[in-house]
Amino acid sequence: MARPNEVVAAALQEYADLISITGGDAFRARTYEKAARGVAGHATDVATLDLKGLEQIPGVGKSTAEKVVEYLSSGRMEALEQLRAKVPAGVRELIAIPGLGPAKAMTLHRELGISSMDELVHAIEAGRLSGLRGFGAKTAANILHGVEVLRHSGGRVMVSTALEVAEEVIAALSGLPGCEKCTYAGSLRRGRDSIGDVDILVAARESKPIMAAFTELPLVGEVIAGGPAKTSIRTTGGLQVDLRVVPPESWGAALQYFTGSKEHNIRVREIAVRKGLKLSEYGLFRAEDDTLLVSETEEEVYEQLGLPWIAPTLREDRGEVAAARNGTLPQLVTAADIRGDLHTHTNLTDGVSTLEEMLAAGRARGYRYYAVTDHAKDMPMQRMTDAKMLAQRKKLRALAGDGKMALLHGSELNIDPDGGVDWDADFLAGFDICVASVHSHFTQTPAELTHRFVKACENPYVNIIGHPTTRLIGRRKPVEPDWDAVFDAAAATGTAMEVNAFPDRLDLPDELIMRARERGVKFAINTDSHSTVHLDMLRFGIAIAQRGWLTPADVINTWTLTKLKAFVTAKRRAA
DNA sequence: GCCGTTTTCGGCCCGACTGTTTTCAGTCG
Repeated sequence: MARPNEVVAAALQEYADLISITGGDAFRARTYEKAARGVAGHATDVATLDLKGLEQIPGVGKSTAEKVVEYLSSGRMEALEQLRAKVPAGVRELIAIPGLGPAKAMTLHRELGISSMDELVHAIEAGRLSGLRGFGAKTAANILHGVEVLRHSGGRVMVSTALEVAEEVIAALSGLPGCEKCTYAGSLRRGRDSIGDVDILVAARESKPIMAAFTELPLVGEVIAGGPAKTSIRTTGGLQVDLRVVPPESWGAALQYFTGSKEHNIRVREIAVRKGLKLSEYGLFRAEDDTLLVSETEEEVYEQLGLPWIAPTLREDRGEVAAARNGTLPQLVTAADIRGDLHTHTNLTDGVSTLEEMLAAGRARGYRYYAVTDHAKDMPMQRMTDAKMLAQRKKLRALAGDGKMALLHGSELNIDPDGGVDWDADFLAGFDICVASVHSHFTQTPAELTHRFVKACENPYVNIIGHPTTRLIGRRKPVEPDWDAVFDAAAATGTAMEVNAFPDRLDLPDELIMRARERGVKFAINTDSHSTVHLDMLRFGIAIAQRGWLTPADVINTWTLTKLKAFVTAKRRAA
C-alpha cells in the first residue's frame, strides 16, 4: 500500500502523459510532471493538507491543489477521467517503448486503432504501418527492437553491475592517444540504487578516434547511434552505454550537464536564465553576446551562478539548489567518516570467511571498532545454537588484543511475525550490540508489519533494524508497513535504521532515509558482509546515505566507540 | 498550469541524433 503522496503523484504523472498523448499544451503537461515530482518528494503526507497547504508544495498551484483535494476525497479526478475516456490505457503503455513518444503513440492509435503493445507488434508484423506518415521501415524495426529490450530486461541493472561496465570502458578509453580525461557521469555518478544506462564522458580534441575505439570494444553488442559528439551502444549484457566526447576546455560544464539529473539541470539553468546567462554542456555563456564565462570545472560553473558546488548524490531537485543558495547544504557523510561496520557475518553461519579473516579485513580498513553479527538461532538453516554463539563470543574476547580496533560481539536477530526475537532478555544482555531483521513472512498486511517493526524497536536489546524493507532489487518487492509509525517508534526508542550497502539491497532506499531523518531517526551504514571482499560494498551504502542527505551526526557508526556504547546502554537503561 | 531581484503576463533548459523530411518533427537525456 503506497503512501498517499505516491498515489497522488502517479495520478498527476498519468494526467501529464495523457495531456501529451492527446496533443495538449506541452507546457501544461510539464507543469503536471513537475507537480507530481513535488508531491512525491514532499515530506508531509498530502492527505493531511488542505488547499493552502498543498499550494505550498513546489510546482503545485491552485488548479493542481484542487485536483488533489478532489482525488483524495472522492478517489476520482474528473479531468483525468475525461482523458482516460479518450485514450485507452494501452496507448499510454506504448510511450515506455524506447523511440516511441506521445506523438507517435497517438498517431498509431488514431490512424490504426492500436491500443496495446501486443497490437502494435502484430500491426508491424502484418505490415500495417507502411504508408503511415512518419513510420518508415527503420522506425518499425526500431519499435520491435524496443519492445524486445523492454520485455527482456525491464531496463535497469544493479549499480555494481553498471560500475563494472563503466570501469571497463574507462580503462579502455583512458589509454587512447588524445584522451585527456575520462569518467562516468549520469545516475551512476549520482549513486542511484539502480542504473538505466551508463554515461561516459571523455575530454579530447578529436572525437572520431575515441568514438571508433568505443564501438569496437569487446563488450559492445550493438551500436544504437553514432555521431561526432555522442555514440550509444548496448553491451552484450543488454546495458546501454552513452559516450560523449567534449573539448577539454568544456570539461566542467559537460560533467555538470551529463551528471544530471535532468530535473536538477533544469533548476540550475533557470538560475542561469534569470542572471542573463545560458548554460549548456559547452559552458556558461552571457546570453546577449554568447561570451564564454566559465566551463573548465564544475566548481566554476556553480560559483558563477552564485552557488557552492553541489555533491552529485544530491542532484535530484529535492531542494538542493535552494539549500545551496541559502548556504544550508548538508555536510554529507563520507566513507572516511565510518569508524566501523556493525553488521557482518562469518562462516559460523552463512558467511564464507572465518572470524579471523573478517577481523583482519576490518583492521586493514583502519576501523576503530567492528561488530560480528552472525545469524541467530531462529533461522533453522543457519544451525545456530546458544553454545555456538557463546563459544564465538569467548573466541572474540580472546582476539581483542591490539587495542586499535575494538571488537563487538553481536547477532543479526530474526524479527518473528509478531515482532519478537530469538532470545530472551537474559541471553540478549550478553551481546554488545544487536541488529534485528525481517527474514520471512513478507506477505503480512501493512498493519501486521507495522506492529511487528514497532515491537522490534521497543525491544531494549535491538539497536539496529537490518535491511528494513527487505527488498531485493529486481527480485523482491519491499514490505510496506506504515513507515512513519515505524520511524517514530525507532526515534522514540533509540533504535537505528540500517542503510544496508549490499548492491542488491540498498535498504533503506534514499526516499525512506529522508523520511526517517525528518522524524529524528539515527542510521547505521553497514555492509552485511558475508566475505572479506564485501566490506568494500560500503561505497554503495555511502552513496545512498548521501542521497538521503545524511550527515555524520545522523550515522551511529561514525561516532566514537564511547558515544556508540552510550547509545546502546541508554536504550537498555530506559527499559 | 505555474511563477516572479526582469514580471500578475509571457515565458517555460537546451542540444544531439534519427528518420524521413526537401527544411524538420519527434524523441531522448
